[in-house]
Amino acid sequence: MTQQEFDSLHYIEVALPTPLPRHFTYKSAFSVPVGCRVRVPFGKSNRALIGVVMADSQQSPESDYEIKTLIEVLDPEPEFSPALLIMAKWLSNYYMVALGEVLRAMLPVTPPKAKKASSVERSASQWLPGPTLALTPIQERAFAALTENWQPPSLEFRPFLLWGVTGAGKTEIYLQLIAKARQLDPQAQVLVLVPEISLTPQMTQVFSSRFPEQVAVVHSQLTNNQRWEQLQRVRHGQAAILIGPRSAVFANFKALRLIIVDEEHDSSYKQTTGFSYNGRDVAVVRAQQEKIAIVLGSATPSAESYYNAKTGKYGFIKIDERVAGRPLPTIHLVEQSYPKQKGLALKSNKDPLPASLPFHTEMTDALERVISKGQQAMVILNRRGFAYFLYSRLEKKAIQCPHCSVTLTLHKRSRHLHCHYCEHRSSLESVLAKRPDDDLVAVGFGSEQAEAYLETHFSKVGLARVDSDSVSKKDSLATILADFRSGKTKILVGTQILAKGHDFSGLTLICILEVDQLLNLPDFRAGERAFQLLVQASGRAGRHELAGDVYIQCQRQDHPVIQAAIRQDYLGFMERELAFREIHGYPPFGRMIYFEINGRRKDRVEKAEQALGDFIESSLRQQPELGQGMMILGPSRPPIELLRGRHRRSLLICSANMEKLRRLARSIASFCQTLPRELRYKLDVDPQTLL
DNA sequence: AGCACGCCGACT
DNA sequence: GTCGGCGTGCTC
Repeated sequence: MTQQEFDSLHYIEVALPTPLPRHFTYKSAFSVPVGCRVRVPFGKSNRALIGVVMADSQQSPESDYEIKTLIEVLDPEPEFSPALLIMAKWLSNYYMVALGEVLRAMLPVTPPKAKKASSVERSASQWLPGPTLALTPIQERAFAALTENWQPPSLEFRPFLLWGVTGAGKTEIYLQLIAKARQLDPQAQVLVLVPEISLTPQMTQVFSSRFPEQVAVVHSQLTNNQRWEQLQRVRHGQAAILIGPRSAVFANFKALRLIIVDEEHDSSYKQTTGFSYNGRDVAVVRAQQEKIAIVLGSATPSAESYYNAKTGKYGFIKIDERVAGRPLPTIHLVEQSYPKQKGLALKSNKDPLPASLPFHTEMTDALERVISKGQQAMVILNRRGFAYFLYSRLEKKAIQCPHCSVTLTLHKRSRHLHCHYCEHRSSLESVLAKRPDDDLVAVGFGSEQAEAYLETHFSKVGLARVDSDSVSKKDSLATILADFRSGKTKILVGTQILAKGHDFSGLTLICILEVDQLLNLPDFRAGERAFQLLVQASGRAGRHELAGDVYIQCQRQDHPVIQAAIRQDYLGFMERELAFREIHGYPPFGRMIYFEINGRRKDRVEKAEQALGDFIESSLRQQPELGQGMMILGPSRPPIELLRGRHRRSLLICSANMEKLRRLARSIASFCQTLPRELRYKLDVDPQTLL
């Protein structure tokens, strides 16, 4: 080996997609820039993994292990900018996950093998830019306040919460913010985060018709290559605007200047598997680190964002009237009327399972009225399937999933029982055959039953169901929505999917059923969720020339959430909600970190639960100050104790002192790492749901 | 996390 | 006698 070759040997520190909180060192004959992705051999079988270069040193590390040589460098120049790497490190620390896992979430796609000619070049039609709409005076004031401190080239970092009632024209404000940012700095790029479900062609077309050929879009249905192509356009500054769901917050921009988070309250911003980040929160951190402008918009902002606005951490812009003076829909409360016979007898597999009558006559009258006028309606209820469960009169209990502690949902059309947590299925025939002497009753009311009922009463009008069962096929949601838009169908019946963001000019009636169950969920955010659903669903009606009506069918009509929702009183609701949260120390007053231990064998899980409880108790005895102002719930059984065949125990720690909270969390995490490998543990910083 | 290795049960 | 379940250990 010559002196020169020796000098040129480089030791490359690589972050790899494993949960191990350390880097791995590889040899390379060349230097590799920090932020480039590399392919390296890993483990006994030397399987090839893609990692990210974190450092390059010519000094040989002190090692008692073999240093392997990297296979190839994938990027000619770094795919991760220094700013993105700083953010990745911040996220790794904040969410307490290994850096490699963060990086994997940030760039999950590999570059296309061969560079093929792009056919999209987006034949793109020669659209003329769509017209800029005149802002109403109240929109104008909002726009002026949002842009007051915009001084190019950097738009001052100060997050704004834009609270605008449904139909207030937030999108037009977003469009003009983008135009203004581009006017101040022609190179400026803008990130628009939207809930995955809102990423429809209609939605993105609003942006691409105003900014022709400047919009890149990423969504879950793209192929790897398509996604890569879109992100490359952003990276090289060829696209000015990127529209995407939560993962788009990690995109590499050339000159990002503004972030817009639409429907910032939406729960889909929270990733729930693996590295559970919140895309909205990451967006705020990114804006802060890159010193750029950020606007969070919603008709029903989350308690966290409202609190930040109220306390002055965020600027607060209110738009409390619809454009063109259009009224908010009129909301009517009607009794929840169940059929006298509770449940439907299921005597044999020939039983036709007739749909029961869960609709109040005021509601069906309203439906008939709207249909007779040629207008359209949505019927929303938050439960899939036909009936919530089958009750066995013989055993005096509901039929449960064999792998989860939940009841199986009856899907009548496909004639099976389905677990909505683990996807277990058993055919109705086999269940009935196994219980020849049983007397089974279908209880509870889901979207499929609502559809069946509506079919018998409105058979002559076009009707379609929208839930994850009916839209699982690719593009079917788009087709259903297009048919509704064109007026081919008159009634859509479905789950929460319908409540979000849609804008149909002929839609004048919204019916919301089964509201009580929303209020009863064992989660401190149940009230907030229910309020958001009711207001967002109501907001779909009467957005254009025709006025809208909303019927809410429930039993607890005097519940404060229902009362606030019928008045569309967001501020009143949120003040009450914050008072409740403050008493209990819940977010946004305290912060939460959630732990879960799970395993196949119940006795081992219970033993670990005991050990964890003992560990926490002794930690607090040794450091009493750690327990002050700390709420510790558990370890205990979560509402769904058995999930996918694994027994679970959960622990929630909550405190207003972030530093203390994180200190305790780190110590709990290191305890959990000592548990035997058959037990897995999960850690969730800022959990969104506690089920 | 993934993967190999190694240990016990029910099969051709 | 082995196939295969999952429990354990290791990864530059």
